[in-house]
Amino acid sequence: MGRRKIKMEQVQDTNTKQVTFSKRRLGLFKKASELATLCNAEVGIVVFSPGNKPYSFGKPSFDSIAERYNNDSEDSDSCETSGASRGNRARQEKKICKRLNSIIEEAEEEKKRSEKLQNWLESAGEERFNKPIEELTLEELNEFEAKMKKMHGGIQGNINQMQASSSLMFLSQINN
Amino acid sequence: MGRRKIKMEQVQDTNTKQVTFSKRRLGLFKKASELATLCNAEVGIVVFSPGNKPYSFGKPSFDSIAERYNNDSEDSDSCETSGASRGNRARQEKKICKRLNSIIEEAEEEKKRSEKLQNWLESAGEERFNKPIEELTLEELNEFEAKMKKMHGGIQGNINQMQASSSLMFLSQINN
DNA sequence: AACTATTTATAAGA
DNA sequence: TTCTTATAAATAGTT
Repeated sequence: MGRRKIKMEQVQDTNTKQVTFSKRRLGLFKKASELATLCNAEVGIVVFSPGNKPYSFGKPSFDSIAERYNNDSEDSDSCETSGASRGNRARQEKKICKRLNSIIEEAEEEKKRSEKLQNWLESAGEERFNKPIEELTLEELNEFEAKMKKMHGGIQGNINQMQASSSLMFLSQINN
Repeated sequence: MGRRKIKMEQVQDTNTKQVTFSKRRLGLFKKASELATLCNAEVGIVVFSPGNKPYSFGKPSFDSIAERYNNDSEDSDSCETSGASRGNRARQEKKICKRLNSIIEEAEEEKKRSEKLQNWLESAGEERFNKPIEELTLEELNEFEAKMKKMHGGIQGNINQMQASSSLMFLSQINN
């Protein structure tokens, strides 16, 4: 739908991709809005850009509901109070959802750590001809090894938590 | 976009509204798919028809692993479900659950990759006095850098998928 | 951010 | 429901 037809594959040029993303995301949300209005339907959309930024759309308001959800002070990983079977289920799901969110946050931390490692590696690579290489390499390798282990532990932890959440979700599913 | 321009308000005729919903829902999903493909983005959509039937769309990237979980005859990853409002919810949750499992598998792969890296690092460390160190280090650093980038991409992808799943779960939760 | 030449989506009709 | 088609809308490349 433009000056030329484009192939349906990832846009290569980074800048063009960014522009395309902006335009099409807006277009998508507009379409969603129209669908909701015309047909009295409810629509929720989440989009993650290549840069990993989240964008959401919702009718009725995704944000307002999400806000309420995030402002809910309580949690968390231990117990659960009783209630009617209907409301209880929702509460349980809410808990699992919160839990997932926290896992995601941890994963973000992991990502940052890995990014730092990456930066460190790259700068080390650039500087490796300007330093006494034997000494530096030894030192760096040790530092690197430590970072590596820490990161590895983080990944492992995330996997455990995801499995636990998944199991919980599954349990809450079959028990209703 | 048709024979005539229509007002942006709820379509009154029930039958027309149903037709419009079908057409536009498909159009919306197509747009979402294109956005995901062109921009390497992750997109999740949940739509509830006026008859309160849920339809979902999701475009993540783990085709191969998802297949393993599709022993059940139903849909894969780019899907839509429809049916009675009661049983459908469970089906949707099952889908999300499946998706989480797939993500966990990917994370396991990631872990293994990271373990290999770790092993490689350790053995490189042990052998680093038995080889012409300048050459080896240079070579290894490059190899390492490549592996690092690959792993980093994997972690990033897992985070994207977790966020998308969580958001979808959240959406399906608040809409019930 | 705007502008258009084109492509794409779709409202109405069959 | 599915297809056809005239027309509205989205958007790729350009400025």
